[in-house]
Amino acid sequence: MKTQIQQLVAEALQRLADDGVIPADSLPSPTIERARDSKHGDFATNVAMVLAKTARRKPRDLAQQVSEALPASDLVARTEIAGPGFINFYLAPDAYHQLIPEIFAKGPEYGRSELGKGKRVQVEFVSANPTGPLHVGHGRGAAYGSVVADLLAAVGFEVHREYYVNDAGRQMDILGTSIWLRYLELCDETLTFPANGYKGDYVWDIAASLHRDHGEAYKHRTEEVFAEIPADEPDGGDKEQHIDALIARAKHLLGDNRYRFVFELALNTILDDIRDDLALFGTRYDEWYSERSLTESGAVNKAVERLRTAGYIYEKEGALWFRSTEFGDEKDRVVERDNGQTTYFASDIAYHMDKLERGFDRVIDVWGADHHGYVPRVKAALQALGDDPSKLDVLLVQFAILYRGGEKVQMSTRSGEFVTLRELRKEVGADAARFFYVMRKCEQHLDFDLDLAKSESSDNPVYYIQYAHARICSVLQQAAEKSIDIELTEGTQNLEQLTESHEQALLVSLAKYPEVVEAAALNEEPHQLTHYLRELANDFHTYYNSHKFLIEDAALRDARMKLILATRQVLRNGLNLLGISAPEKM
RNA sequence: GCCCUCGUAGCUCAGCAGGAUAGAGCAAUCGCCUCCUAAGCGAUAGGUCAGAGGUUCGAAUCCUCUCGAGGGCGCCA
Repeated sequence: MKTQIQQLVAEALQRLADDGVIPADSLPSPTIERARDSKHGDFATNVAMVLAKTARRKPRDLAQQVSEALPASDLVARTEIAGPGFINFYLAPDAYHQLIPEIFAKGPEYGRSELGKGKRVQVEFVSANPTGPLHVGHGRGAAYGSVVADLLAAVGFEVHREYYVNDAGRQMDILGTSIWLRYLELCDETLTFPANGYKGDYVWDIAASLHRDHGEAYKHRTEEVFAEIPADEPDGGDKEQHIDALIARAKHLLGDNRYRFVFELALNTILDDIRDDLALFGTRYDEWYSERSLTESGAVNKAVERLRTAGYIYEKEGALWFRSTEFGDEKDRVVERDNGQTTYFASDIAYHMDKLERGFDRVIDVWGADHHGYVPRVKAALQALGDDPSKLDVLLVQFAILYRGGEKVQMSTRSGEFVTLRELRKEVGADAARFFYVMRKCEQHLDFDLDLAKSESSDNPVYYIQYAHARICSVLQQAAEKSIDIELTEGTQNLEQLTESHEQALLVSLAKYPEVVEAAALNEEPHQLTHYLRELANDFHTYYNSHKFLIEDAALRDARMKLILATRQVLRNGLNLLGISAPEKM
């Protein structure tokens, strides 16, 4: 609808330009907006005000000329000049009636478009280190990332969903070593667990399965393990040195094969848990991309070499540095440490280089807000490699703070006491969790009220929307029980019966849906859709309360049934995009 | 210190590639079930859009500064 109006105005402007009324060289593509107030019609444009200056005319006079130059259309009933020079469009009733058969014809496709023209977009999200279960902070990234991906797919992009698995590096070694030490404790060894080790229950669980399946095959005596290891932090030492020495000792005592086995057991167990968790959360991926594969294929070294060839690598204090300050970063960054190991950053350069080499037109990273300092250096690397950094968009998701009974829920990874996504899902359900996660802009701090998410009342927006859907289903159910004929008539037949203001409001809301999907997708703002669905549900509930649908008058009943069935379709489509169920009964 | 995000009704937030009288939901007060699910609907009340300048026909929206809140700044990942 909106694009049709836009087309009309563009044609009018072209005519005026041909007549020399306005300069032809700077024709703007007219902006059309939904009128906020129904007194101002359905749509409005401000082109007259925008052009007034260059055309050297009064806005209202220009508006008059534009509206006279508008081509005839059966979409528009009339136009009006208002305020400082707005042109308001009043749509013909039939324009809205056409919508109903359109929604029925398109069904689940209503609201989808070809805007993206099949351009390839990669969305990488969550990508949490597989060192433990996902917690509620990752949940927001999961919900947000998957909805953004689905929205982009809905408007015609070809979307590739990816999880970057940090299956290499020191954190994973710390995890493997933590599990081994717990295993030793299960073998009745007495030891002091390192301050920097992973302390969660899941570490015990993995250690227990190792102990159960392999007995004491991995056992070494405590004295042997801790001999000449530098002191841990509580004993006045350095916890980093302590844990690094323990990792080296584990590798030495276990040997390559046995160490590798413990490491893989840890990685696979946790990764399986994460996969399972995300699947149950309604989040799916096209690819799980291994960081280790980058190192093993030589891609990391290749990336560093390319940077070196381009002249952006130098050596200082035994390490290799990338001159990221050349591209606006605040300091240069190490890509290879003095011990010869490449840094995580080096992997990430290789990873992003690989993303662009795979031919994506656009790459979107959904990261936690704590990574924001990281954005300039990745962009700097892409630029240094001769890639286009504007192809990369990093969307930073702020943390979610949980509240229960008005109190902040404390989370602490260090002590191993955190609220996992799994627990959250069990407590409030996947539907409510997903909805709450995306109902705020991603850069907005999110207060997640657990009590509200669980409450079965109108306070809870999830249930409010789902209830609208269930109510419509219930009307159908009632009709069947009372043997009322609800075979819908063809096309726009009887729709002229819809004269009530509530019906008009509902029609307008249904017409807005494709515009909302488009805006939500292009701005990466799923919350626009949640707000819209709440309004749509509100329009329906209001209508439901003031009018009956299963009435004697067959023509009016037919029209109303068409309207609410179209509403049900749009509710379904919207909920589906959010990954939320549309229950038939509540 | 530098950087990022935020500041809109008592609370949680929409609105921000400038547009017409700043909107919802909670909470408060008052109403609506012999009637398709009251997990619903209606009404009343609630505002110096943190503050001060600037840009312009027009600013909650863009720019600058001030104040306030939160977060980030490792040869960690």
